[in-house]
Amino acid sequence: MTTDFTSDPPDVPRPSANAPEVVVQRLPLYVRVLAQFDAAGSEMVSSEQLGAQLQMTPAQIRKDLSYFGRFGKQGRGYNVKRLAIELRSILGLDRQWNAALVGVGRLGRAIIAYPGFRPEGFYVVAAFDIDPSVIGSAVGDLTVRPIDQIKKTVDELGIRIGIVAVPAGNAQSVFDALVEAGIKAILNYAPVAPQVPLDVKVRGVDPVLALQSMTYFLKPHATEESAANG
Amino acid sequence: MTTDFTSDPPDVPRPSANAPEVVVQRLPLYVRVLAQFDAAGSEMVSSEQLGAQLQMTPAQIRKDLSYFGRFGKQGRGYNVKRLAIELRSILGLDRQWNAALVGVGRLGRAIIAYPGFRPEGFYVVAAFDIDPSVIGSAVGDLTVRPIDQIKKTVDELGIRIGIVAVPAGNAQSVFDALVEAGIKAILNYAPVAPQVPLDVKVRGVDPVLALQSMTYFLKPHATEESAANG
DNA sequence: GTTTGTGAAGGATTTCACAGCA
DNA sequence: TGCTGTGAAATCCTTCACAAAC
Repeated sequence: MTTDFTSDPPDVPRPSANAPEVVVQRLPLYVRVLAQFDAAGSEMVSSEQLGAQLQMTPAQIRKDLSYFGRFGKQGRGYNVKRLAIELRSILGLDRQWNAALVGVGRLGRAIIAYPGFRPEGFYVVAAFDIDPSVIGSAVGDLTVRPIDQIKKTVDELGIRIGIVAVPAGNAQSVFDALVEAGIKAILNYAPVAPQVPLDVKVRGVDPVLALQSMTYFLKPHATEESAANG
Repeated sequence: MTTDFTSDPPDVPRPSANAPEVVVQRLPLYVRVLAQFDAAGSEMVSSEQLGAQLQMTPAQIRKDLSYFGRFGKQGRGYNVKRLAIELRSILGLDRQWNAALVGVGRLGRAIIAYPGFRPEGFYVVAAFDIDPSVIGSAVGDLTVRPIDQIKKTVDELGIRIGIVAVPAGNAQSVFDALVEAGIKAILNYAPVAPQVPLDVKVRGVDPVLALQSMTYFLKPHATEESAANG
């Protein structure tokens, strides 16, 4: 899966050029619905069908895919299995990724116990905390390490991803430590705006922000005018 | 937001017109960093300072805010407390929002126990499941209800928000039930692409998708060329 | 007949740059 | 002087529409 796919047939338009970030963010969605079509027994799927599932226009799906290659056949659509394999390869999902979790409080423990990561190739292989009273203790099948061992551990275990699950007040120092350790991809559960270099990707998981931007669209309900629920 | 806001004072540019959705999604971020500036004792803040915290351009912040009013003073910036109050009001964060949780498995229980919602005004006031063996049992201080009581409960408790924490296979039927109950805002933890009417907002919380779109940017590491971890 | 891949058009969002005000 | 608010410009993203391929 490294870089020797020089075997482009003479008609490949843009092998895997610089696609807009927003397009890259949609690719995992395509992978997901392709898995559904596959599970349902579909062999081929059209951009129309994909669009219906994802509530997007077929044109957008075709355009998105065209940044990475020509995966379809006119008149037929896309081979479900092959497109899934291609997209997984493009995204780097055909390998294992090791992650370091920082913060083993309530949330951190839930993340370690979360069964959704491993089947997708994401392995939490180390856990860190500042609290001396938990360092050395076992969480799941991991032993909690002191934060100042991040760099050493990242190198030793081939960790490429950081997961931040510490309180807001400690988050920036954890970002700094992860960046210092050479981490370039961070999944952030802390409710803060991280300060990181431009070459470091951070994605936030933040249910409160999600809720807060939906309430804008909720009109003050008729039945609440004088209802007492405060 | 019907159509009779003809009462603009002569200097109000766009009272609270139709701002792009992407702008609305950034407003909660502004609220959050304003709270930080406030906690740090700042009285005034400039778009430059906000931009530095959020890694955005000052121009974008000013433009975003201009969709909703004129909150700043030239030469001085924005009053931290006042801007926070205004934005919270615009977003509807100055009130309580009741939510219904569907799915009281591992994840659902973690959501009920999550301490981050209440301080922000989001209250999970009812929990539902299909599994007869958990219906009637207590989770936190809630009693689990059968799913077919959603509509009744939504009306009785003034619930405006649905939170979906069921397995992927059951998710669409839960969306359908929530929509049928008149819910217009859904926080979705299930790894599926929901099919809902256009007037229903859904925001996904999906750490796996977040990870999957970051791996694209992680180059195959030098030290991994021949490392054995897959 | 069907559906892809893609230039071109259209629309949306961001940034620029500066007048106006404190 | 310092900073906002905002038209205009620039950039980015989506949709259109159709030739080409099956």
